Amino acid sequence: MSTIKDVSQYTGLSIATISKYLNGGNVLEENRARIVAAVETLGYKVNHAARALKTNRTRTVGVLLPTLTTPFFAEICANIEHLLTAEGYSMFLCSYYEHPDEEIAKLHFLVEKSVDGIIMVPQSITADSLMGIEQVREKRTPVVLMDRSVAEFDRVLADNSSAVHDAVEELIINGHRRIGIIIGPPDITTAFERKIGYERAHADYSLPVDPELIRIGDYSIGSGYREMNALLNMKEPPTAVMGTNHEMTVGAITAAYERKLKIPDDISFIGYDEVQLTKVFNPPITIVLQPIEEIARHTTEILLKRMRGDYGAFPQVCRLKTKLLLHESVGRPL
Amino acid sequence: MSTIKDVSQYTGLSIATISKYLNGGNVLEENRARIVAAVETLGYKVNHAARALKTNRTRTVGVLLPTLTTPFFAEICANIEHLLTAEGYSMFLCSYYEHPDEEIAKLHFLVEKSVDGIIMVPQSITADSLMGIEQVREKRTPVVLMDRSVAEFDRVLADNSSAVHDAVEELIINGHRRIGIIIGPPDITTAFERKIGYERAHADYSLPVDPELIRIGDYSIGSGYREMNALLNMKEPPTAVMGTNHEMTVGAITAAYERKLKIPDDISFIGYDEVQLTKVFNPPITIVLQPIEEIARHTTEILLKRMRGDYGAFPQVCRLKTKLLLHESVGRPL
DNA sequence: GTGAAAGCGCTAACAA
DNA sequence: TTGTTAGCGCTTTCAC
Repeated sequence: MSTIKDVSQYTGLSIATISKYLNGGNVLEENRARIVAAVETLGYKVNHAARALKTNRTRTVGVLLPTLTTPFFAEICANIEHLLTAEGYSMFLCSYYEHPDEEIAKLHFLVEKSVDGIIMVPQSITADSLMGIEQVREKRTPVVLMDRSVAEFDRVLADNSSAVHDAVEELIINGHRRIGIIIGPPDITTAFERKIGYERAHADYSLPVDPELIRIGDYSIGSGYREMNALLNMKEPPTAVMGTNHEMTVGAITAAYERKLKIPDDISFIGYDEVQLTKVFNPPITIVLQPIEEIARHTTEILLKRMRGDYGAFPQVCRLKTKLLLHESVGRPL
Repeated sequence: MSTIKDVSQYTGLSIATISKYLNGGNVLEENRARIVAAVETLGYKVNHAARALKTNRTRTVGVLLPTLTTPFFAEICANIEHLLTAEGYSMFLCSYYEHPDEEIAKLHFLVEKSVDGIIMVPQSITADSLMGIEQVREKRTPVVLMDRSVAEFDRVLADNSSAVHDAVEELIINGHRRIGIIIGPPDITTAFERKIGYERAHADYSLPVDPELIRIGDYSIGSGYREMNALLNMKEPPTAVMGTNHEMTVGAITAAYERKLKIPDDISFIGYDEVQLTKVFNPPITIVLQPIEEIARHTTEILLKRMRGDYGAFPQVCRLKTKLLLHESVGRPL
């Protein structure tokens, strides 16, 4: 591997000049040409470790997710990778598998690896834990949160409450009065907000909320399956059900299929996330679609801004609208 | 941030001793205790850039995939991340979005970022292109291929031919004689091998192969949908169809649903990848299940071995068995 | 616009 | 076992 020194010798210029050129400084046109030629023939590549040692910046971003295998996160991640690469950043990807201990451990791991910034989807972590990390507290490693909320941090979120509100409203308009919903753990902010949306829709139409119809899952397929069965086993089961993420939607529909229930003839259903779902199921189902590309873009942009040292409008909270994609899974109650 | 020098001053020991201890060398028990205490109170963390500059090793691995959003790759990736983190490596994740240009560009990107090793799922890249990279040619950056094959490189592959052979055999045993198959682009080795499996099953039972029944998709949902429709539009359509990856399976089934075809009453179907599929579809479908966890494990182990400098048994080819998960999507032809 | 020189934090001889 | 020292490749003052 050739170094800046080799380029210096080859061109007869000092390493300072080479470095200057490499970092976008002004050099005589004649020298520029010589440097370019030297870099080409020597196959010179900058040594990022040396640069990082000197500048304290690694041009690396850490992305920390609960799981990689959730399509919602995987798609966001793909978008972020694309945006970051375009800016010359590489992406350390970590997953904490929904374990609170791993969540904090991986966060420390990323900070210790000297990433320039972190994008994370928090789960159990508190503002205190985050602030407990020196690099974070002193804003030397900016952290932008995604999808879920922790106070006092930059964050990009979907409008979860309205998303569910509008979906439930759609069911109400179609005549449903007993609407089941499978939400995530209430300590996860998305789940909490979605529950609010459910209640708000009921309030709008002066309908009572039966707490039995609000089932708590854990965002896994299995929990969607289990809670759907619990709903269907009620003495007075709901005429419509809503799943509030991709996995629980899949689980819930599987449960309905197993009982040979026809959607929407026997029961209406609204799902969440991933366009694929709308068509793959038989029949296609109505779903809440989150603005994945926008979430990724805003998050990345805020992080890039913070990494530039621009701490204007801190903490920045960005709320993005969802869409209700109407298909054939909502009918009128029996 | 405190440095090794601070620890040195705090303990009264030389930085060489601190460094030695930090790298697992022997130190007097008394000194060890002092170092530990100093590290604790000063909150010392090694500077990875400095270490990398000195050692030429970054303890970073690059993982390069065609897409992040394919569940098959996402799950493999999650497994790899877990294994790598356990070894203290962090994972740069890149996707080339199935573009040949991006594939080679991202590969260079990773090499240039000085990763210690690379795991990649190749698509269009040739052995020559790979060997064109100095770091790779001189085995300074080991590359282990996954899922797809390029000669003369370490690689971990599924037994694609047997996987499809056994699935098609299952259909033949059930009385099917006109079996459609939607394969990927034949220049991708998995697709080529799966096609061989299809032909081999036919040969085993002395059945003719109708080339019209072998449809070529591109591993996308849309192509599965399109090719399934092409099959169903034939004057003499197949009585059974097989999809050869997750996406095309989803597309094909969507097409069948749209025509109100009942599986397996109207047509039999065997899918590929992802257990979820077996249950989510109505009815659950028989699928080929690839050994995701094993693929990740073997790949990671080979890479770790190479990064240790152990080039024994090169190039290593690891073939892993798939499973045929029987469900309710295969019946007898009409 | 260019160059000399210092030093980022660490590892690895080598000497003691 | 411990310490001294050189130097990894780069950026960045500060003279010129």
